[in-house]
Amino acid sequence: MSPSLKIHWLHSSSSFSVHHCLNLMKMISVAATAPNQMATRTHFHSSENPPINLFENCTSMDQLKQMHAQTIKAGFTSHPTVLNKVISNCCAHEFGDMNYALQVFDIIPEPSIFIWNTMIKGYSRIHCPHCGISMYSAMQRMSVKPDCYTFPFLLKGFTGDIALVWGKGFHAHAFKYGLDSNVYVHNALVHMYSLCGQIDMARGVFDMICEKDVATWNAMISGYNKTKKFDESWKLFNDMQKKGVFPSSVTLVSVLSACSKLKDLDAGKQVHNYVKECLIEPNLVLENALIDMYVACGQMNVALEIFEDMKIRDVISWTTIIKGFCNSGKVDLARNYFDEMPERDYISWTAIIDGYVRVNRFKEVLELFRDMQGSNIKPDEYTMVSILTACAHLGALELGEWIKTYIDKNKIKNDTFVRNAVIDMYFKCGNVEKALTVFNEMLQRDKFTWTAVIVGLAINGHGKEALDMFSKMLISAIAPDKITYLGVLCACTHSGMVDEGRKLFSSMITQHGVDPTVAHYGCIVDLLGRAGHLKEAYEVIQNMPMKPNSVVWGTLLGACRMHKDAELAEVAAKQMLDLEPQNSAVYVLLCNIYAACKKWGSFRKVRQMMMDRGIKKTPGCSLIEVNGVVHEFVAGDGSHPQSEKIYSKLDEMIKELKSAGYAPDTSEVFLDIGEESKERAVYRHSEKLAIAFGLLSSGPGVTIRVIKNLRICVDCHNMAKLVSKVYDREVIVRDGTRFHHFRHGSCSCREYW
DNA sequence: GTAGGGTTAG
Repeated sequence: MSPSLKIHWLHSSSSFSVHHCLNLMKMISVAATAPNQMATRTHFHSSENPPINLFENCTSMDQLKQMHAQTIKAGFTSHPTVLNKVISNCCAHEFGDMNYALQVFDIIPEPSIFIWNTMIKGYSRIHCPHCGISMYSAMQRMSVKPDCYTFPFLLKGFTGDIALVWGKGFHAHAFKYGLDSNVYVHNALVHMYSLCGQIDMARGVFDMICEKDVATWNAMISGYNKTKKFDESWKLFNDMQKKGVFPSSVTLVSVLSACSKLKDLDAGKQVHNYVKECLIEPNLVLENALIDMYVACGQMNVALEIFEDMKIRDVISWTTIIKGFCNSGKVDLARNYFDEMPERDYISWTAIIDGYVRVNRFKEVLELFRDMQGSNIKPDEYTMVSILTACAHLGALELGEWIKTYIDKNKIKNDTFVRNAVIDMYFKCGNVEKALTVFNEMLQRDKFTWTAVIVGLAINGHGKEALDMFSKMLISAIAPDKITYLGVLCACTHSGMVDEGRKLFSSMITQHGVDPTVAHYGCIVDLLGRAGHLKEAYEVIQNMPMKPNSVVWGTLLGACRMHKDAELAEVAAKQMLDLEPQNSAVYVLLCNIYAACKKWGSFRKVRQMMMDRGIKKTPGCSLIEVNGVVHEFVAGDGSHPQSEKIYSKLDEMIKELKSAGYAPDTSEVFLDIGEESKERAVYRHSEKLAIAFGLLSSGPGVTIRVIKNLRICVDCHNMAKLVSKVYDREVIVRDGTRFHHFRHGSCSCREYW
């Protein structure tokens, strides 16, 4: 071994040094007292050869111990063949017990290389690489030379971390013992280097191998897949064919996986054709890989054809089809397959749950999660991210916190993705403090962590803190992206920081090389518009490098409503209707503006236009979570089981609030009806129903959290302020764009929304 | 008497 490659071996973790008599006695007594159904049928004499054939059909540790006991009784206590059989049974089988293997191993004075290899293989099988390494180290101390079986067995049990620390050392050892010309050892080294991401080292070994077999190529291709170098996988597949090496079905599966990740349909089809032309018998895994490739390339029909023709399908086949439908937004079709499949694992459940998340059907997400728990399938961290996302959208804080506890209790991997989702959930439920606690406890933060915090602070009205976070993010040398900048600009908008916003917008391109999208221009229009710089906002739209979309015009329209500029509003509305003639929000905003400016003639014209075009206003909808259940209200809703009680609570509330100075504000009522009817209409707004229900069903002092789909109206905003004062309750309303934290009669948005 | 390679999910 070269002197620069010294290996510092671990201390042996167990009892290699001593052959414990005690241990032996114990073991023998354990073996001898094991349930003994075989005793009457078999009887051995020490003069005969040991009955090693018996061990062939062993199916459990109990059986193995019985047989072991029989051999001891028959006087073969330290017969090498018997001990080998006992150990290899422990090491090779699913039921095998490595502790028992070690006990037996310990009584062998000079184990053969075969036994050492078997023990190492056993530790790799139970994913205990440190024990394998300890074995190897003990072997070294006893001056036993590894052979060409040792390294493949040992390296197979490695994880990426272990490979990174120990890999080069073992490579050096393989070299030292002259095993580096063995193809199995080579393949194991290629595998080991790609495992820890050292793909160049893997390639170095690969290139040095003279006698490559198909497994060598497979290991290298799979290494490129693991390190996400899918182009290289494809290249290597072509090289392989040029060299005349015949790919195995394993090669094709790996290459198909690369095509799938690259979304390269042409390449995928080539592989498919290869399968057909070379008459490769398509096995289950290969067919699954084909389905996955076609799904990834958006060829659902082809994928389905293969799926339908399959003789045997497994849970992966079904899940891949489900994922395919989910990706194309056809979640109901996906659900049909999900309901139909013979058995579901946690990945299938997560796939369908994620499908519902993607189409924003969050209540169904929670229902499915309950079903999943009902069927005793344990969720993993991926599932948790989907559920937390649903909680975030629904404002389901109680359930979100329950999930957080569930993750800890069930030892679900609490990785950065999960923590990011928890942070997002807390912010979107309006709990800024807890979101920041999770953030502060995180040791590893990625771009998404910082972005979640910046956006979260911004929508909760902490604009300055959001910008402070942004500075800290830059100090931590994490590069902001487009989404981060949306959060940053949003922070400026919601806190009225016009100058900062302008500066940050220009630094975006000059300092961080992020090209603004139409959404960023929308933010700037929002920033200027809300602050009353309507003309400047309009100029930005006229000069932006891309075609303004309906959102940008809508933003300007909203600013016009806020500052009562009917003239510019008409310009914006016209543009918006050209782009989206069916968008009800335009008509509603325009009506609001005309009403605010008391232009009743124009108001009626727009109303008529809506009727003629059959446009209906998006109904306002509010959610509130009580005891882990999300309750949904629309304006004038009478469908809630406690509807009667809720309305009488609302009446009582309005009476009490009126005596505290509440005066209904109907200026935003869209309907062309009398004042009294308008008042009745605002009293029945969904957020008022939700707040009344919240007061009704929670104890004093409990925070009321409401999620509203549209922007909160000025009357509900007034009322919520008074509720927070009169009932001494914190009320948090998340509307379409931001949070309103109502405390002691005032709102965090400072009337700026 | 012992060996190597693969598919599904943010």
